[in-house]
Amino acid sequence: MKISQRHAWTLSVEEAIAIQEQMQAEVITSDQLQQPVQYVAGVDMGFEADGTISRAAVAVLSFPELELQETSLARRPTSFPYIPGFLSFREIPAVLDALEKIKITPDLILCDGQGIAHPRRFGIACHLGVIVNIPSIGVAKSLLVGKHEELPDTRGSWQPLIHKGEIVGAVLRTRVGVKPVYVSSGHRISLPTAIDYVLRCTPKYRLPETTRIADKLASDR
DNA sequence: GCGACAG
DNA sequence: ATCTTGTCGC
Repeated sequence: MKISQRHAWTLSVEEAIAIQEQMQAEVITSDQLQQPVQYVAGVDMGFEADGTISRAAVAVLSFPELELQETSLARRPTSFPYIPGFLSFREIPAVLDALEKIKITPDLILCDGQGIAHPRRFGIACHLGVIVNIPSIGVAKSLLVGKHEELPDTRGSWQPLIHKGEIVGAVLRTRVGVKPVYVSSGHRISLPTAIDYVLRCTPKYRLPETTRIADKLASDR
């Protein structure tokens, strides 16, 4: 798919904050998905050589069957350090390289990380979603910001994630007996709809099939 | 100033 | 994220 660069990726933290604040105005948290959703993509990262090389993997699955349709891999030098709150500046460049090679344009992208459950409401799922203009969801394995009540140990149960008085996402139990995941809107999707898609992409394990397959690709050497 | 802190 | 042995449970 064709991707148009929105800004440079070699920048200071101050410049990164400015970009986040500016682009966050473009984030849409209401449902604007292509119906029916036929293809769902998962994105994940891996690193080599002490983190100096970034590897991005994309897996496109059919929906709701969740059968693998296409994959893509990209490697490039890592150009930004890991700083909580600025993950997208470290990971998106390689992800865009991988997405450019894909033929099937996904209707929805599940990202490994937060959506609007972020200090400035602009996590990696928002950043990627806005750049490619495709609905996206943030599915993180741990908390960045916010707090929540305890969760029943039942698949599908969830609790709102609250940050500074706002509901920024949900803590969702995708499987009994394991830690929950943190779901938040990335772009062009509401929280209730995001929760629904995450559950439908998580038939067996804690993480979505999309990210599990992308993770396997990014790790396979 | 003191903690917290996606991957 | 990555480095790593054994161990628990289906």
